[in-house]
Amino acid sequence: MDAAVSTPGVERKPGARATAQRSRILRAAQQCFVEKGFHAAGMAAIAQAAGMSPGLIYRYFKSKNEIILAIIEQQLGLARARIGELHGAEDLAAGITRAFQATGEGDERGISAPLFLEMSAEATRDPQIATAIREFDSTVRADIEHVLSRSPKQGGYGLTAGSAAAGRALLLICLLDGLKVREAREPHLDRKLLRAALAELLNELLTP
Amino acid sequence: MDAAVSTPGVERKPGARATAQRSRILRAAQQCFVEKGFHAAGMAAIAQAAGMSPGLIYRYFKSKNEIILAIIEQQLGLARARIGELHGAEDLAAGITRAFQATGEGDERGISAPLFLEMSAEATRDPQIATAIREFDSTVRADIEHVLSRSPKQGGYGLTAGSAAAGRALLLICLLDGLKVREAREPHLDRKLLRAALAELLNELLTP
DNA sequence: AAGGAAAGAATGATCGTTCATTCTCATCTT
DNA sequence: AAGATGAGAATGAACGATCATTCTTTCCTT
Repeated sequence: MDAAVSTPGVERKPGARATAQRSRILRAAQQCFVEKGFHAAGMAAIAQAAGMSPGLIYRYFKSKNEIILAIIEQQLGLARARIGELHGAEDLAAGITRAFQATGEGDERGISAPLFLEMSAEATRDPQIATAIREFDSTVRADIEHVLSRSPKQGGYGLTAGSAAAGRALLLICLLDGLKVREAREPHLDRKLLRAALAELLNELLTP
Repeated sequence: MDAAVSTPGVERKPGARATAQRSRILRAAQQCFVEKGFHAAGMAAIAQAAGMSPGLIYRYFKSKNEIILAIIEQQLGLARARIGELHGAEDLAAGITRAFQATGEGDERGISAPLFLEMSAEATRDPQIATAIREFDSTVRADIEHVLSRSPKQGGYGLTAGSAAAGRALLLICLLDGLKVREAREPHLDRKLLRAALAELLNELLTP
């Protein structure tokens, strides 16, 4: 009965392998989801991309849906990190345009545009995904609102008048969403042109 | 060999029934696609929603993919019409805010937000869809660019300086895309707030 | 009676998932 | 040191369900 006596010292980190396998599966799944979409990508394809058998995946994930959820959480985490960077030192406008430029130069640190679309679409159907995304959206929005309404001395933009900060935050988010959509729909778009126009608009959006 | 002798006079409208059936199928398919997505929606479900057998659908469409293509073309047509309205009489800013408000009030004349996302995601995978959407995007953008660069006397906005018109057009499109994304992700969003902020921004985006 | 319209069963493929089995290898026994 | 033990890792075939599509049959109209 008490066969599991903790096997002392042998295994350094508990479940180190499991963690590695999970991330291996997630990497493969992300690749497949980007290439085929959540529903069109099969477990067989994911297994092959991960270099393992289909059955083994179910040792580390309860279901395909759980994998989808994990991928979405991962993407949201990426986005959160990106926004956290903006928060950091400089002003928002410069940070955003720089992040935009980085995305154009093949920077993979941001959210994947196809997955962004897939996630958003799925949120209109799957309640669990909807909750995750909605929670993300509301915290991000509150975050931006906070920065915009804070006084300039504290690194904010002093948009205290009425609901200016709330409105501007909303517009800013729409704009960023739109950039992601364009990234998917017009990958060969003139990014230099867009960057210039974006910088100009951001200055107007953040200061007056 | 020459069996098709045009069947003179017998059939009043050529394929009147066929046309009706096709649109019946498309209506059902759209409903299913919105509820389940392109891939998760099955032909059986579409047939049931259309009130017919699965087999009969194949009398009017070669394949499911052809239905998806037709739905996408239909949605793009809807969007084109919407933009055509803007073109009409008044100024762009007022037209856009009014269209935005209409969407919030359950106006179904515009593009469906879930389908918009689904289409855009699928465009990154299916070359045929990519072509259709890309062609739509480029003509719409040229259209808006044209309006923005035209002189005010001709109903334009006189943004002739350098690439101002092109950049502004791009931003405008991103903004509209972003609004659609929000529509899907935050259906209970404070539209009044957004509308006010939008109107303000549009005035700055279109005039200076 | 003729022929298009419709139904719905059949088809083969593929889906997500499960399961019996084998493999691997660290630990324990002798 | 060498063999036995056993638990976890991994496999890949098998399952029932469902997928898009086709086919045969029936129905209905003229």
